[in-house]
Amino acid sequence: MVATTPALSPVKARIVNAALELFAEHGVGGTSLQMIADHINVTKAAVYHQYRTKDEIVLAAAESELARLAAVLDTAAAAGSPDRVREELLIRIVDLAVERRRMESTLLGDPVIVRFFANYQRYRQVMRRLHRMLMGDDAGPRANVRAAMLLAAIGGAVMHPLVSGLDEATMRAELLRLARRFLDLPD
Amino acid sequence: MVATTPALSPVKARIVNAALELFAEHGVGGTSLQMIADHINVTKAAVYHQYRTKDEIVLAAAESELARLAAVLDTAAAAGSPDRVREELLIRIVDLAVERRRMESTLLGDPVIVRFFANYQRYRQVMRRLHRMLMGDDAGPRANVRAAMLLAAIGGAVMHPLVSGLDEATMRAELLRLARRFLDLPD
DNA sequence: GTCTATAGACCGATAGAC
DNA sequence: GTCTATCGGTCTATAGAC
Repeated sequence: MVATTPALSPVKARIVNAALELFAEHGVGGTSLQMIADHINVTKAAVYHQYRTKDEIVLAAAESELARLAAVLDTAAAAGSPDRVREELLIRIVDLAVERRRMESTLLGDPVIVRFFANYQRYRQVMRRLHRMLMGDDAGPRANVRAAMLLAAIGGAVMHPLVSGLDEATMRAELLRLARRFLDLPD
Repeated sequence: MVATTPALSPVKARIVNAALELFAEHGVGGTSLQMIADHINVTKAAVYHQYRTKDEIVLAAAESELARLAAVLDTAAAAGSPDRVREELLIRIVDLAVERRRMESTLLGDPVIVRFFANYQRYRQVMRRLHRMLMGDDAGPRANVRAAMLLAAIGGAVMHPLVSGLDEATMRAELLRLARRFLDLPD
């Protein structure tokens, strides 16, 4: 178990969840505090009482999604052998991507957040752990490219126009099947 | 050859290129007309003389990147047999992704643009053609997921923090190698 | 914890001179 | 084709009452 983000108060959680929904629809830069306030039927001032700047809300929203990923790692890590851990991890990452669709992808695709996370301790910590669970001791730049491709493939495919009409079950099954193949695992 | 976008005047091209650079850095919603104007040392009014709204600039920028992809398809299509076409296509898509990095990915990751492109004729046309060249006659939802994953993997991996320090040559080679494996092609 | 009201900057967009 | 000047509106953020 690694250090965890403290749970949000109910009021803050409402703000962060509203922010995530709006980010997914309008992008981070296209979402204003007024929109967030309207979405939960309070005034801007009430939002500012919880978070002092918009940046703090963006950070809290990004951390909230990061915490979901960290929780997935924790659960998978308890699966036993490295092989079973990796299998469990793939299943749960696919589930997370399908469930959260645009929220994960939009946040982690936003250039401002990408740049911020690149030097953000907690993010790097989670990514290192994820990388180790996926790739074992296969380190080095080539393993990094492979891990980046796999994560981008799962996260990005779910919001690709090519699959916009697809039912969730097929999506899940196919993502999982191809992810396994990508890692040279048996079907 | 399919219908092409008419070439931009030099002035419009300057605006669109500035917009693309700024979108990659600040996101679409985080980029203002003032920023675009400043970036090419003119006033907002001069920009408005070329494009009547910000949306028109966003569209022109997205179409510009789409045109690059279409040009890649045209070049690859001339390679001969379906196998050689696919090989050429992979090489050039990887090159495009590495060269354009955040421009492609940010634009195609923006939720507003994703939603717009999903019903945009030219985009669907290019994607259909790309899909056919990649997957041959392998149609259906499962092939769609595979194509979406491959495109997302290539486009998304290049801007992933995991590979932020990596040199371009290794990046290109490894992306290409893994893309081939993903399609069951020989190394 | 939520409100009303407001400050000051910046937004997209337009008018009209050169 | 670019400029200055300006419009009305929205933005982030704050002050102060309840």
